[in-house]
This record gives sequence, structure tokens and C-alpha cells, in this order.
Amino acid sequence: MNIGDVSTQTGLPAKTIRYYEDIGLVKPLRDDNGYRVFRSQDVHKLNFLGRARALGFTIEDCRTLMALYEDETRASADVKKVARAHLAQIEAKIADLNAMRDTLGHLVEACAGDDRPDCPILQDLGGEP
Amino acid sequence: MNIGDVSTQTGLPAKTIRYYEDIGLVKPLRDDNGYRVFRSQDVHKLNFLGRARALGFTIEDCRTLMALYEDETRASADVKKVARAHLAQIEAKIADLNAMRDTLGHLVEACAGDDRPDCPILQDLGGEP
DNA sequence: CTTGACCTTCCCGTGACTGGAACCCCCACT
DNA sequence: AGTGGGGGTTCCAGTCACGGGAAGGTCAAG
Repeated sequence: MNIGDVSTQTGLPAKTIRYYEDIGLVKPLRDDNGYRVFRSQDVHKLNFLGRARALGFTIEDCRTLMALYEDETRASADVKKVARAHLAQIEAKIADLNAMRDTLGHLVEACAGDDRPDCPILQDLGGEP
Repeated sequence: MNIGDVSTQTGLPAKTIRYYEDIGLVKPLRDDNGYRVFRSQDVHKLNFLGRARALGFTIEDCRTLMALYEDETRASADVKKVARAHLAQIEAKIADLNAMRDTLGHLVEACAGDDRPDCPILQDLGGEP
């Protein structure tokens, strides 16, 4: 399978797939003409990566998870550890964003949004009481 | 005031302040020795920027907001528009992260986290039903 | 006079790609 | 035999908002 077909099958842009090869996440074969040739296990790996990335795991986490996936003697505790650390990061991020949304939401509601210059948003940013 | 004092006062790293000068967000004066000299209005601007960044506005948004802040003839509608667009982005991001948290949370809960290899997290990533 | 805390500029690196240039390969059509 | 188009390839540059660190100038204290 060539990269275009793999891109269609996995939903990953060809550029991304090449990048994943670059950083050693996937190792397709090469045809005589230099084209990448993907076996089904490569496609499987790419799907794995796509799902892991969709869950927000970093590339390095993906590398770790892939290694665990391929290691028959893994301990599920190791997988869980990675996942829980990431989950904690997500939750921290959500908390940050919720705080932003609350503050910004109040400010937006308080702003008249007309043609006059008075604006509680700018007042807040300007540090006015 | 030199950059170190400004850094202390605003809580912004000196590197960040220099960067903000680089991209034209602040224009401190220069002493004979080449040191940056910040007036109170510069510090005020930097505090403004710090608060806007803390609310997650992009640098370009900050630039826009600063311009509006300094424009006495602004319409608050313009400010509100920028803020609401950003709020929408925040909410979209929160929705994404909530989805990730839910999925990942279920998977983490379902994982035994022991020394055996069986792991619903990897099963999910691997696309197993 | 030296030490050490400042300050300066400059350049590289980050994460995870994305866009684009310049070029090669293959098949179909005229 | 040429040509066109739709693949593929590499490599370079850019994104965003800084942070690290090198190499060197400046200043106040001891």
C-alpha cells in the first residue's frame, strides 16, 4: 500500500505519516522506486497512533504506549500509569480553561457591546478596580 | 526602571518582556548604556498583557485589545467581539478535553493496573472491539 | 581591582505538524 | 514519441510564545 491509500484508510495526512516515520514511530518498507510500502501491521500501528493522539497523548507517550502494546510481557500497571498521568494533565487543563471561561464569560456578559467606549473587559485587563 | 524590576513587578519573565518589545507590543526607552528604561505606562501595558495572556488571548488578540484600550473612540462592541470569539474557542477546547477525559477516565477505571498484560486501554487504542 | 549581579544581543530548540518548492515516477491519451 | 496529470520523494521554512544558554558589556559593593 502506498502512502495515499494509507492516508485514506487511517485518516492521517500523508505529511503526518511521513513525520511519524521520520521520528521512528513506523517503519514502512521501500519499493524499488523509492515509494513507501505499508504492510497491514504498519497501518494498524498508524491507527493506534491516530487514536492515541486523538486522546491527547503526546508523541512520546504514544511511543511508550506502542512499546507496551507490542510487549507481551507488559504490566497493565505501566499502561495505567501513563494514562493516569495524562488524565491528570487533561484535568488540570480543563480547570485552567474553566477558570478562563468563567472570568471571560462574566466580562463578556457585562459588556454592553455597543458603539460607546466604556468596556468592563478592558477595565479588567487594565487593572481598574 | 530596569527590566529586572519590571519583571518582579509584573511577574513576567525578562525574556518575555524582551520578546514583547521585539514584536512591538511595548516600546521602552533606552538608557545611555543600552539598558531598557521602562516608564510607568510601559509597566501598565505589560500588566495588561499579562492579564490578557492569563485569560488565554493570543498575542495578536492582545495587540488588538491594547489598540482598543488606547483608542478613546473605540466601540465596546469591537472588544466584545474579540472576547466572544476567544470565549468560543475556549469552550470548544473544553468540550474536546471533556470528551478526552470521559473516554480516558473510563479506560483508566477499567484497567486493573496490576502486573498482568491485559489492558483495556491498549485494547481500545489497538482498535479491538 | 575584583567579584558578582545585572544587562545586552544572538541563535537554537520546543511540539507536532503544515505548506511549499523542486524534482521523480507511472499510466493514459493523442 | 511526447504530454498531461496524479501519484510519490526530499528538504527547507514556518507555526506559537516563548526558554536556554553563550558571549560579552555595565554597575555597585567590598
